[in-house]
Amino acid sequence: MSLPHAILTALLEKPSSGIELTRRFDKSIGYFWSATHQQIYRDLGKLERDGLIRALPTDQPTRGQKKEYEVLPEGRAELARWTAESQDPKALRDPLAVRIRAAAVVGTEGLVADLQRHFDLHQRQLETYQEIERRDFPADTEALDDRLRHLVLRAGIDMETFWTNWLTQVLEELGQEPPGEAPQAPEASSEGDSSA
Amino acid sequence: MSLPHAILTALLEKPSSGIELTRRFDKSIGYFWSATHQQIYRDLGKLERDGLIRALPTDQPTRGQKKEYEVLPEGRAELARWTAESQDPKALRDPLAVRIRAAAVVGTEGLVADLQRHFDLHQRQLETYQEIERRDFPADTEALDDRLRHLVLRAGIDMETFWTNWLTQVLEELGQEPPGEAPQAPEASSEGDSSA
DNA sequence: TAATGCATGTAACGAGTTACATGATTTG
DNA sequence: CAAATCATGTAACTCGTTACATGCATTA
Repeated sequence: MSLPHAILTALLEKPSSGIELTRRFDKSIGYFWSATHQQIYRDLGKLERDGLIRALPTDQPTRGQKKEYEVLPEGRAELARWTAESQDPKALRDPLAVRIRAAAVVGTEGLVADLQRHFDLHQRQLETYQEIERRDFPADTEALDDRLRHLVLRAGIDMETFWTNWLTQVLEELGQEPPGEAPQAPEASSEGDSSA
Repeated sequence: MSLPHAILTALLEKPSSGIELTRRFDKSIGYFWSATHQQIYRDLGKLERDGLIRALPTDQPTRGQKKEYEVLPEGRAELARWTAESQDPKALRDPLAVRIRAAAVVGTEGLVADLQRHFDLHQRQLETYQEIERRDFPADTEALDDRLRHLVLRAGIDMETFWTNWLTQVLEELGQEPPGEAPQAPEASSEGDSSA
């Protein structure tokens, strides 16, 4: 249910073609709702058929030719309706948690390397978000819409912070250090549990 | 990819029928990977066809009759293989973030009530997890498998803590208090778009 | 025995992913 | 012009969700 509305939001911020939307998803909204170009084209077609957006008039043939879309009043109304609608929070759904639980049963063989990889990826994503925060949200007095966008970014920052902290704990539990500093700790079971 | 392996994990911990698995998912693994009974039956069938599990021998007819499954050696091997396999972290995917961004464009009309509802639900879930932690993980010296399970639960606790904190910030930004107190804030309908 | 509930299962649909196809534009 | 690339689009598949169906057991 979210992708069409994410597209409407992006198109309201700036009318775009499918490929432009795809790129903008890759670098802003997509941090919280990723989408491939196939999904985007599919939903653009559906939004157009439903009369929520329209292609800006051009005489060009369609295939292979850029097609810009803009949001119609019906689209804005639908987005406002959806935004105000009551929705249940989505249940937590985490493959890594499943894996750790599986490892509790079949052993942790081969798990550590991938956990360290995850740690690195989350740390890099955290730095990316912090970079964006520095660049786009410098001052503290902003318009409400920018403050809301900032809060969404903060959610991403807090989420990645959570992951790096949690993975650090898991790796410590498995006798490993998260960064690249510690080489091979030869099977040191960490008994002293530090607070998180 | 995760559900069959979550089922294998649960079956290794204790051989069960479909309905028992469904109930156990509702109260332990399901906190991190929920599943309906239809999904579980579908995947039990597939796991059985693939020779990873088998139904414990019974002379009973099948339909409407409890059918217990146990994991075969091939199933345990597959679970170990999957656990050690390199997997990319799943991208963040959050309808609420999409909604807040949409609200930054079309206005926050009608949003606050549902945010408060989310706050309550997350707070309640947090209490549930903390209850489980108190009940199932009291001491601090445990076997490795229990420490891993504890860490998975900690992930849930930290996640819900994040949500309650973040929603508190969003509600404050909208001039509301999360618990029950709620003074009034000026209306804000912003149309402005800046470079995204 | 009729009604209820329990346990297993089917069917149809929606959303996301991967692979591939086609028409236009650029460039060597 | 040929090759590469860009932009749009199709097709097939997997996974999760919703609604419903069938057979057994219990009990009022």
